[in-house]
Amino acid sequence: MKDVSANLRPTRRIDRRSAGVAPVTGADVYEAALTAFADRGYFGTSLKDIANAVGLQAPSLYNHISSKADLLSEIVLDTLSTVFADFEAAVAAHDNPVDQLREATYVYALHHATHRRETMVVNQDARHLEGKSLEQAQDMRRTHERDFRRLIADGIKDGYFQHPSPKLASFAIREMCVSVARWFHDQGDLKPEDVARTYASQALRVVGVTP
Amino acid sequence: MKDVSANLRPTRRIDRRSAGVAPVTGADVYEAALTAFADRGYFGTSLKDIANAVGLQAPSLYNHISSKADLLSEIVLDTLSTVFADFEAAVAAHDNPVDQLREATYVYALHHATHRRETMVVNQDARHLEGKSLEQAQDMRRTHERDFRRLIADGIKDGYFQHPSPKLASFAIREMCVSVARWFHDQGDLKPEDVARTYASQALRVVGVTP
DNA sequence: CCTACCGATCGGTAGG
DNA sequence: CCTACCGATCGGTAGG
Repeated sequence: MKDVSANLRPTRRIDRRSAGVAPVTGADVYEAALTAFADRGYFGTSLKDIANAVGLQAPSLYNHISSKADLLSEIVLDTLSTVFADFEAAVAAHDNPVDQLREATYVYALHHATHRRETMVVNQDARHLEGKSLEQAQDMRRTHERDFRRLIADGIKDGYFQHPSPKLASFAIREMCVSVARWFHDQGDLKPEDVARTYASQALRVVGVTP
Repeated sequence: MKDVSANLRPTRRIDRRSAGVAPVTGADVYEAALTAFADRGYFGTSLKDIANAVGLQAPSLYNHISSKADLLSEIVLDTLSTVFADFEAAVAAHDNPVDQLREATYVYALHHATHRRETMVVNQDARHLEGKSLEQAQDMRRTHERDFRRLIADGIKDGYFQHPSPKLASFAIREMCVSVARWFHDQGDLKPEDVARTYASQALRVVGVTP
């Protein structure tokens, strides 16, 4: 079917230079990329998609970014370093494995509820990074995995936890937190803190600790 | 740097019609697509990638498939229907929530260990389906989610399980199983059955059941 | 911040 | 199963 109205009211493309519109910032672009990457994935998102979301033409994005890949690596590396810092702070704040695991799980689950888009992009698109960004991301992820597993292994060795496999317990606990980003919605009945608290006690149950 | 050898030994493109090579089957294409989609995602995989993996030129794929989207929907719908059938069989095989949840978790975790590529594609690329395939996939997933959660809710109501939220318990248990596909490798020390057994008992711990 | 444009690649078709 | 080819779209550059 032909859209006749297109002839009468042709799409007017606004030129932001001459319109009285506030200029777009780098933060705006970052935000739009976050939403688009989380929704449709890195390869499912074109620069045109991002540009249109902030009201620009695609080439204008290059006033704010240096490349599409760079946008992805910013999101991924920012997020991973925050997550790891949260983990370290949680462990440092306590002196026994039970409280350390409870707190580490709490902040991890919480971050996935409060930063859904960022964590989804990390988990689905970090593998599409290349070169040094990819290495940095892999390093941070591996360190977090290693330290999380060590916390559990030590807790088992010292008799705080009961579990046949620190490896499986660690994967199970971390991944159930990661998945919060997939289903959590702010409009629901649950607040991020509620979810985080419940996940922390689920983590303790997984390693055999009951209150 | 110029690759001089390219001039001396130009890439010979084999024409499978005249070479003494067994013809490619639809199953070969399905296999190659599975590996490629799981590794790099649906939009990160081109038909040329899949064709080259089975030794064909890209247009020749159309002797085996009707479109790229159709290849994805086959993988996703096949996998989801198997997973749901496994769940129903597990529940039907037992008459109490504890055994039902143990068995349902066991088969779910097992499937993610033994069909890593299929389940990864479902979890990362099902959202890229369109039209009727997308609806079918969403329907099957929702039904599985609903029935899994109902199993847990009934178990709580009847006093078999202790947990403040069937919704959170259900998400946690299902998603920790889903993530098995991400880290499990056949060459490791653990067999799929070992992982599934451990995950089944983790699930029971999450809902407050200790042996 | 825009328009105009670049080479590369995409999924897919025609024809043999 | 191939070669030749299609229009569309991709990330990105030039120039103002």
